[in-house]
Amino acid sequence: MHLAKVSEDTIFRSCDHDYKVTCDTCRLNRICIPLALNAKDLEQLEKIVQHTKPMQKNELLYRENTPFQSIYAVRSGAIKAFRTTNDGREQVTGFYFPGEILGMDGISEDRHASSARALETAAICAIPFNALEKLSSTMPNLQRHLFQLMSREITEDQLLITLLSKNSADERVATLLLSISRRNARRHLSATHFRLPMSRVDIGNYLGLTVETISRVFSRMQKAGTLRVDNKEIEIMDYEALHHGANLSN
Amino acid sequence: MHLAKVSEDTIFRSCDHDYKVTCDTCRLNRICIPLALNAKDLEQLEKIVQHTKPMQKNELLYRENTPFQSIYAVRSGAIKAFRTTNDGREQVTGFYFPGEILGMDGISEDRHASSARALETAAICAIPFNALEKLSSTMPNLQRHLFQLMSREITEDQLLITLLSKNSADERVATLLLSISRRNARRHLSATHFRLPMSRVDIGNYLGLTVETISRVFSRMQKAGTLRVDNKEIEIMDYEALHHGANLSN
DNA sequence: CCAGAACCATGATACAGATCAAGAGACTGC
DNA sequence: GCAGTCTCTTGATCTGTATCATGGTTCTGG
Repeated sequence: MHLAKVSEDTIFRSCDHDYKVTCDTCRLNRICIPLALNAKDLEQLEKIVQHTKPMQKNELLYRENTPFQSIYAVRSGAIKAFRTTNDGREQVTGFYFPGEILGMDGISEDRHASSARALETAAICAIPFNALEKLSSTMPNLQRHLFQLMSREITEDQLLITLLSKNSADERVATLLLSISRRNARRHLSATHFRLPMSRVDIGNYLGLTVETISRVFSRMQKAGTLRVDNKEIEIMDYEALHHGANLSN
Repeated sequence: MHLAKVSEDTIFRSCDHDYKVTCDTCRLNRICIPLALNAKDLEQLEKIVQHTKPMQKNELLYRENTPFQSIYAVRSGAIKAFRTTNDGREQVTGFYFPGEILGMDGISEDRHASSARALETAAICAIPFNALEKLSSTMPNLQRHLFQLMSREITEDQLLITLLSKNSADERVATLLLSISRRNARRHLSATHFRLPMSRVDIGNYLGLTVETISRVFSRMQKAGTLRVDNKEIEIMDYEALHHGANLSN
C-alpha cells in the first residue's frame, strides 16, 4: 500500500518533466506572480504554490460552480476558459498561455464562474487563494500585484466586449492573432510564426463567429498575402496589414 | 478671497443635499463597501472616503488615460462607463447605480482604462485607492471584499461577452432590463416600474446594437404585452415572457 | 413660451455573417 | 496502416440587423 503510493507518485511526477522547478528558478518568473517579489518574499510564496499538476489535452482544470480554492498559473501548454449558457452552449471567455493567471472569476462567489480545459498537454501551478490572501496582507507588493492582475483581467474583458460589439469578422480575427503574437513575444518566442493551440471552433466561439467564417477569414487573409496558414501553423507575412485590419477601432 | 472660498464651498455643498452622510448613516451601507466592516473598521474607512462630489448630468467623473487615484461609489443618480476606440467611437462598458463601485479598471496601469460620465445628476463618493490599499492590509475583511468586488466585475463582463456573442437583439434588451430590475429590487425600489436613466443610443451602444434596433425591440415587446414603454418610463408587464426571451442562453 | 436641438419611431433596402450542404484533410485507436 | 471520427474548407442561400431616410416627439436655454 505504501509502496503503491510511492510508485504512483513517481509516475505522476515523471509526466511533469520540470517538476523540480520553483518560482525562483522558473523561467517565467519575470512575467508571472514572482515579478512583484524580492527573494525573501518569494520563499514564502514558494511554500504555498503547488507545482504538481500535469494535464492531458482536454482535461478539465476546474469546472463551473464547483468550490473555489485556488487560482492557477500556466507553466506550459495552453488553457481555454469558458462558461456554459443555460441552453447548454459554450462561451469561450479567454485563452491562457504560460505565465498567465486564470481562475480569478471564482473569488466573488466562492465558486468558479467558468470552467477551464487544457487545449494541449499543460503544466499548471495551483495557488490556494486563502493562503495567497493571507500572504498578501503582509506583502504590500503582492497585494498590489493581485489587484493589478484582476484589474488587467477587467480591462481585457472590456477590450473583448468592444471587439465583439464594434468590429467585423476580419478585425476580430486579426486582433486575436496580434494578441497571441504579442504574448509570444513576451515569452521570447516568435511573434510571426506560431502554432495555434485551439481549434477553429474555439476561435469562432471566442470571437462570436462561426467556424465557417473563421475559415473564410483565414483563406481571405492568405489570399491577400497577410498570412500563411497551414492548418494550425500561422505565419504573419504582413504585420502592418494585419494591424491595419484590426485597427479600424479600438 | 477667503470669503469667496467659503461661499463657493457653501454653494457646492448645498447642491449635495445629503452631504453630511457618512458611510455609517448612508442608507446604501448594506450593499456598498461598508457591508464588509464592523463599526470600528468603518471609522477608519470613513476617514479616507471623500463624500463631496455632486455631479451635473453629462459631467465627466474621470477620463480615459488620466492618472488613476480613486475608485468611486455611486450614492445617487447613474453613471455610464465607456472607452473610446481609436477611430473615435464610444463603447459603453457598463452602467452604475447607487451602491455600485466603478473605476477599478484603472488599477492595472495606474491610469483610467475608461471614462465615466453622469447620466443624470449624481452624488459620488471617491475612495483614494492608495489609502484603501493600505487599509485593506490591516483589515482582512476589507481586502477580501475588494477582491470580491473586482472578481464580480470580471464575471459581469463575462456575462456581457456571452450576451454580445450569442444572443439576439431581443434577448440582449431583455437581459439589460432584467438586470436593472434586479438592481432596483436590491435597493428596495420597484422591480417592475422604473425610469431608464440612459438614452436609446447608450443602450444600443452597450448592447452592440443600433438605436433603431432598440426602438424596434421596445415597440415589439410593447405590442406583445411584455412591456409598457413610455419614452424612458418602463413597466414590465410580463416578467416571465421577458425572462424567457432573455433565457435562450445564459 | 418658443425655436433649435436632441432623441425616438418606423419604413424600405442592403449586406455581413449565419446556416445548410458536401467533400477534403488530419488525427486516433486498434 | 487503415477505418472511423473529428476538423477544416468552400460554395449556395437565407436572415437579422445595419443603414438610409423621414417625420414625430421631447427636452433645453433664452
